[in-house]
Amino acid sequence: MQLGELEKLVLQHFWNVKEADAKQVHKVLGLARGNSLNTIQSTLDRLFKKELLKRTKQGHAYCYSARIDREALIAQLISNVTSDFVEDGENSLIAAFSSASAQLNDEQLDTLEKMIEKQRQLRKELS
Amino acid sequence: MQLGELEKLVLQHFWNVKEADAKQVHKVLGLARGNSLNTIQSTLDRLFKKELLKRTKQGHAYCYSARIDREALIAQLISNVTSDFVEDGENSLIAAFSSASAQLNDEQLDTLEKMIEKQRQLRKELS
DNA sequence: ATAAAAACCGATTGCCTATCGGTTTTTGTT
DNA sequence: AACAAAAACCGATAGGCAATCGGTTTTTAT
Repeated sequence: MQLGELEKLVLQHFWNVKEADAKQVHKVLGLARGNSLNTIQSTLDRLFKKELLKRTKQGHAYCYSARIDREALIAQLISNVTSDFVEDGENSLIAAFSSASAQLNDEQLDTLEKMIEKQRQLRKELS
Repeated sequence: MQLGELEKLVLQHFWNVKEADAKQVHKVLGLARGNSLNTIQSTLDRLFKKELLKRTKQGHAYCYSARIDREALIAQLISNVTSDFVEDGENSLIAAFSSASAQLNDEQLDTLEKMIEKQRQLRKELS
């Protein structure tokens, strides 16, 4: 799944604002870029069809919000882009991690390990 | 950087065969897919321009070979696809790891941690 | 019932991969 | 040097997708 420039901007917007309709997005993002309201609408619709945004009829207009958070999107993008280079059945996220870890230096490996610990800690607190 | 289907096949081919010219690639990949030699040549050229293959004049024809290995390509693809969602200055590979690790379950976190250890071990042996 | 607002549809542009045909360049051989 | 074969190179076409809007239809509130 390919994401265009405007689509990425819109997505990031929804990680900030929780929800908004086309007009509001247009006001914040579209005007600055010189986009018409229609352009924003198309983009919202495309993102909806890609299942990256959800929407509900709020009286008159659709009210959009993020369907997945930043972390999940990044994970999905990684899976998409690497899956063709990964054995069938293998979790492509794990496989990608494995492959890419070869590119990290010792210090970065440390960082990564700490993040894993942090992640574990986070879960312990939540459970 | 976008990779097409044929480009991916060709790339993977060069992780098997070390080097080959257009004719050889065509024999192995092109004929099975019904591609002309020209199509293979274009694809090789595109991959060369993307700096994913290198080539040297071998007498008459170009002899192509992989410029980066699978691990490096995967790392690069991850960086490309995630960089727009990562703070400036942050290593996008590390940041992507960090983000995506939220999607892993406990068992997968273990796996990942073991891979880091393996990676460290590998380096110790090499030094 | 009607006017304004929003959604929806369809068309255009631009970029990129895939795909080749045809032309030019290179090279090895007489 | 001349030539034929091989390979590179160039340009064109098709197909897919994001971006971009204008215009039409649908919805809604008064």
